[in-house]
Amino acid sequence: MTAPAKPLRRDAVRNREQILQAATTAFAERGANVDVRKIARAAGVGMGTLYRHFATKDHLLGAVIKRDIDAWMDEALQAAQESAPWAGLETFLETALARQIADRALMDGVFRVLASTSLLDECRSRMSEVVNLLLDRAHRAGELRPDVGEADIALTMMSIGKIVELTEDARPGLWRRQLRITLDGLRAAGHTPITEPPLTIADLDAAVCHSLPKLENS
Amino acid sequence: MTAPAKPLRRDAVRNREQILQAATTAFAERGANVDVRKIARAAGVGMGTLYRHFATKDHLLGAVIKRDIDAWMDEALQAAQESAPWAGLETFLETALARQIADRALMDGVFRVLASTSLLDECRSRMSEVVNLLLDRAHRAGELRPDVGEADIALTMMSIGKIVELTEDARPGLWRRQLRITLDGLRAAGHTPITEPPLTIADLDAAVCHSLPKLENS
DNA sequence: AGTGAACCGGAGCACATGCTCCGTTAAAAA
DNA sequence: TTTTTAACGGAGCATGTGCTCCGGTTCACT
Repeated sequence: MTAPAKPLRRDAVRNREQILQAATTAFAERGANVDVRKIARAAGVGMGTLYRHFATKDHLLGAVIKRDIDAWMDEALQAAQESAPWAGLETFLETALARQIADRALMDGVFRVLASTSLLDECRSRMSEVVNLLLDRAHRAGELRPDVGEADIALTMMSIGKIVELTEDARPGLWRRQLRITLDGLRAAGHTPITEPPLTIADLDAAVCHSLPKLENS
Repeated sequence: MTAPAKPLRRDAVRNREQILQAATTAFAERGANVDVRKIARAAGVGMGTLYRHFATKDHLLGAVIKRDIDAWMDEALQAAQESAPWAGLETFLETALARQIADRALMDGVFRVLASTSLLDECRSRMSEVVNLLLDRAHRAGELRPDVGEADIALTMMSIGKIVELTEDARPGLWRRQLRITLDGLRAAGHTPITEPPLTIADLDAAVCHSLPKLENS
């Protein structure tokens, strides 16, 4: 889009990359609540430099998260195509949550991606694509209850993500218990119908957006 | 315990109650993150007064939460005895989460109760009592999968509580979809065994305690 | 090399928020 | 009524944190 803006000076390019690098590490280790100063220091850069490259902490987070999600989706799409319908869904959720452990800011970031239609649309549609592929196959195989959609998968990731956040440090892997239970709940066999109306991803965006700070352009 | 300490002055008694009242309202409406100043102002009291009665914001939260949980447990125990095994469990979870809507600080408070062995032991054991009663009955009726325990119910409340937090303002009741799915996952019929080791409530205390600020005496 | 624009760094601002200090007030005992 | 002292209130401290400002520096073009 904004390709022919202007070539950056060499030091600017280098610094931008160092900031991104440091931010990636910092967000992964400490979550989205790291002090911006820590990131700047780790990048060997001043606050001014950081804020010239990224208008806002959230913009920086967005940039980092975008990379992460891209990598995640590449991996997920490939895994999805290589596995059976139900196993694919299981693996997807498991991978998503395992990633949350390695990168404490990921789920926060994903929430913001979902909450923001203005940024990272591309990521969002890739995620939708992968999730819907998995859902379609599981539905067609008759293994997934018919009354769940994309938004329910997102909600599942969010809710179990909370358990990861709370217990992972002291009881690694505890979240897997909850995941097993939830996966059984997602099975078609013996499910009881959901009476509450379903939700599109766009609706979920709007809903989550309501309670989360918004993220804007790069 | 500390009953015959010393009779409080009349204005002190009145102020203490006013603080508790204001705090209850404030925590319910805004969650545990309200500014202490707001509470003091709403109580018509100075900061000094507030902090003489409650050594810490968390002590105040603890006092408020204790009342809430007591009332909740009274209600839950009665409801449990009046309903069928499975319905009782369903109702319990539904009530717990509905309460979280009316009182935004409740789940935060519950987490801290769980995380703190030093305060509110009484509440904790009452909760355990009620939850175990529900689980026992549902297990005996063969409706609840045998590999879940008290701690899994706590985790369920925590995880779906996250959805309440995120979506309730914009999409009231959306959390019920996730609850339905999870409840189906808790059913004995057609469950797949959980391979991850189970957890006692004490273990969960320790785990959650790890990631949450601790709460101390009265 | 010389010059100007682009870029850098970090002190400092603005704001939020938990908590304390201490001069003042008023309840209750004498 | 006087005196004692528990209780009061709110300005202010300490800390954390997102972000800005501006004097100095460095790159890149001539």
